[in-house]
Amino acid sequence: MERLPKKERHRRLARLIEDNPFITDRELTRLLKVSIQTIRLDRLELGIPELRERIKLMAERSFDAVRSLPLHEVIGEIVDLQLDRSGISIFEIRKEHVFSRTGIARGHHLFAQANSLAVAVINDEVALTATADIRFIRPVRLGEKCIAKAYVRSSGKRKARVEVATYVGEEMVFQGNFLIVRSAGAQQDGGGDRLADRD
Amino acid sequence: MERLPKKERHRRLARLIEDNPFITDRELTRLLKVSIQTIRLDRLELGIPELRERIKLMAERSFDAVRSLPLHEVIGEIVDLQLDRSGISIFEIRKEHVFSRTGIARGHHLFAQANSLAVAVINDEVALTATADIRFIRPVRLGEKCIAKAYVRSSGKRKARVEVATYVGEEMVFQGNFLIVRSAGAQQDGGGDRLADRD
DNA sequence: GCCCCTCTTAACACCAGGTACTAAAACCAG
DNA sequence: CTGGTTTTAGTACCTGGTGTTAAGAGGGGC
Repeated sequence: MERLPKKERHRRLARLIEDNPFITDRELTRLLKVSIQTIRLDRLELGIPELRERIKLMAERSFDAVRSLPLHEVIGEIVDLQLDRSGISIFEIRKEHVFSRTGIARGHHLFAQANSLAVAVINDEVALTATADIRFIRPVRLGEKCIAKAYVRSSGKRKARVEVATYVGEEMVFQGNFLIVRSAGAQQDGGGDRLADRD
Repeated sequence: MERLPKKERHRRLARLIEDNPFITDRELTRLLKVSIQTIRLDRLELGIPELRERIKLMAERSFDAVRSLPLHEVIGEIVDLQLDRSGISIFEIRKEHVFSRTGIARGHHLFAQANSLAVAVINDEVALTATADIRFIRPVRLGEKCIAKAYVRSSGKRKARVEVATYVGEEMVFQGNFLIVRSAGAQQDGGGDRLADRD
């Protein structure tokens, strides 16, 4: 068995761990034909954490993902609601809502809060978002409290235009115009709705 | 410190571990005021594996589910990506994405898929959504597979216009135009971004 | 009272999969 | 041959457990 140059071994090591993060150093010695100390020095040089740390990192990532996914029913806490007129909801940005790298909230959470509120403010059993026009005005960071205010600007029989502005303190961070449709049959917000702009 | 009945302690133990699987037996002793041996007997009775096994299980589950998407902070599975040109992602509507009453997907999930893809397709370390113009064309139902296709329509130094259309089969269900901004300093999609329409 | 029983705590040996450190051997180049 | 890197070996120690044995604590039954 000939020895590999160190660089090549590093490449292989990184590759092996990448596509099987559950491999132990001892198993790696068999595959790379070097001592366990060499494997460990290599990991050290490459900045690859030990098995348990690797596993833990994966688990934590998936835990966060599962936590943040639910995006269920109404996003944000509705603190005031005058049907067909206006509404206010509060949503606090937690760690499951931000990009871990930058601490900045992911856009769809702000959208979700605004969308949920726009739908809630319409006084109908079944209300669906048809179109939305949104602007992310400035990034929102971990820990900030987003206060979304919705006003119904025009309200027809089937369509309603709702304007939502989201603030952190005095500062507007998000703004959107939603076209909401009432009782278009059997659907409700979300997936969109029957009308969009063809009805 | 009064002792809890065993059954109650078991309930609490299970609960504690469920909503923080990363807790050690030693930490549990502090919370439940019993010895570490008792904690371990309890876990044995309840069939709750040790910390490392719990973590490993989570990691394995997520590894299977996630291994195809290296882009972890993306909603939907990216199956094709040509940076600065186009991208495709697939997202299956599960029960956690729909209104339980109607089985229709909530809008922000479709938005999240499209937004994630629009950001991913931009070849820049930090890309942020500035504005979006979206239409929900028809409701999407439980079990449907949404295929989002993104095309970069124009790509300047700082801004790029990305068009995303989402299909179920042949049918278009969602369409959006995103204005994405590159490297606006230290931020990233999500919360919106510096520019919106004032930069 | 005493015996029995469950529950709880203690103590000790052992394990995997490492880290951290020291030291010796192997290899290679100038 | 000598100096530097690279590799291997060995030891002590760590965490978060398992597995086992044993001893108390706190009843209830009769």
